Amino acid sequence: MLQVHVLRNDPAWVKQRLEVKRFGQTGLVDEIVSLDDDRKKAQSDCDNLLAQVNTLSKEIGDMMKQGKKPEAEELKSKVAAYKAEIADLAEQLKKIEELLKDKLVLLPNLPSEQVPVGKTPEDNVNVKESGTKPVLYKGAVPHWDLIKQYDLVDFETGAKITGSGFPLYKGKGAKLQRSLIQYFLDYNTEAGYTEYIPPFMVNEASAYATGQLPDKEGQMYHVTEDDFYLIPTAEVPVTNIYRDVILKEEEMPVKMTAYSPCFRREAGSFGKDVRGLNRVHQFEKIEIIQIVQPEKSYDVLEQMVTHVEKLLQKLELPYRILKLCGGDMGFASALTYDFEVYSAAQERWLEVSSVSNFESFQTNRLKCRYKDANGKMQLAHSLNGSSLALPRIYAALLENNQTENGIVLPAVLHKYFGADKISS
RNA sequence: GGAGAGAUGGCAGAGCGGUCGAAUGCGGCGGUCUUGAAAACCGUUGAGGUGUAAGCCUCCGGGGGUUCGAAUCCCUCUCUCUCCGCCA
Repeated sequence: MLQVHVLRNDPAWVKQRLEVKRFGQTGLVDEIVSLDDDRKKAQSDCDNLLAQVNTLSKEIGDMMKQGKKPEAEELKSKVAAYKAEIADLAEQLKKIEELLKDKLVLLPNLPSEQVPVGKTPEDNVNVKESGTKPVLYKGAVPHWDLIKQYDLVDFETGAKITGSGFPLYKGKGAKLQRSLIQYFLDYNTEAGYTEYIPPFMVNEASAYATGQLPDKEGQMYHVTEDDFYLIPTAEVPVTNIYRDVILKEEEMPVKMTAYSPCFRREAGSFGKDVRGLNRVHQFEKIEIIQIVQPEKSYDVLEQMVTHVEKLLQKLELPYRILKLCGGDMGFASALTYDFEVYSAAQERWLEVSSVSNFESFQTNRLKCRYKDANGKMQLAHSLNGSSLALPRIYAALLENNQTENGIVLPAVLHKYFGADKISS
């Protein structure tokens, strides 16, 4: 959520930024500023009346002590009149505040100045492309066929147990998955990230604080009986560790990593996009999150990008890094880099990580602050990224490394998997 | 699931319905002393809103109520702890 004072300071600039993000309702900016004016007015009227009531109450107290009952009674009726007025104003104020918040929540984060202008994924800027696309042997097939051939994932039984999009990993397929999780976590913790295993369901306050609510209500599975949401990413529970927390500067940067399953309803889409592991309702992901001082957040973003990039290099996968254009960025992000790996049999790029700087958009809702060197309270900046999402990595590893005699795994996985390849 | 206790400032922990934004201790910051440090002593130290400022207002788990006046009384919700039961 944006801070109102940002809109007040320079509404024209805010509107211009919102347009970069392809946000249509720039009129909201003026609405919000004007509502905030109303809020201030109502607030100060209310405060003034309260101040009078407070003084009178004290006087009444004094009078009672001195035994001046009649005078006290007179003041009491005066107070009663004020209180009626206050009740009125307070109700108005409450309505204004609610309306203000309802509107404010609709505004996406403002894109940083670096964000390329554009509206579709085609407008994203290819920052870097690296690694060589493998030349596959003649009989090479997409991962969904390899999965069958080596008996790694059983989609049909997963569908029987739950529904489509809930894969059942099996045997070596399950072990490969576990190896990847283990490796990613080790890689992240070695870089100084503290490992967490968070709750996989969150309450409404948490979902709201990281911006899943109200924006993406329909994307999450909702356990209505207890009013919990299944997490769509570990970002939600882990970032919420710092909800309502005041950090000391020496505690920063906060660096956290967590493995979790991710549950997404993902309405729509079909066909090649959802074939095999390309898009599923439950998948596994390892997330990295940092909470840092505002002036450092863009350097940290670059660090995180490099961190993920090295991981892809270790996995020996061809990848590219995209700087997302305004129209393709997420609601809460100020700048996002997407990572895609090339999956050779499908001959397409698959998104495997998204690294974003949210600046103070999340921390404003989280109320995650710190005291700066001057002792001033400030919102911290939050960032996160996947390191990494598993299914598509899994798919690309299978496809790119297939040979007539099995799937050859990258060296870093050998000790985790207990073998250097998957054979039938 | 049953019974009881509790929720107060960064932490610990007081708080007859008005003098409480809140004692005290620890911690933090500043100072005295010291070659330096420790100890000791003195001072200072919550957040938010509004305002140029002085000030004013709000906040003692959340919500509601009683009262001229609530951290303090009542109702309710949530959470935590202890005991019992059940259980991976």
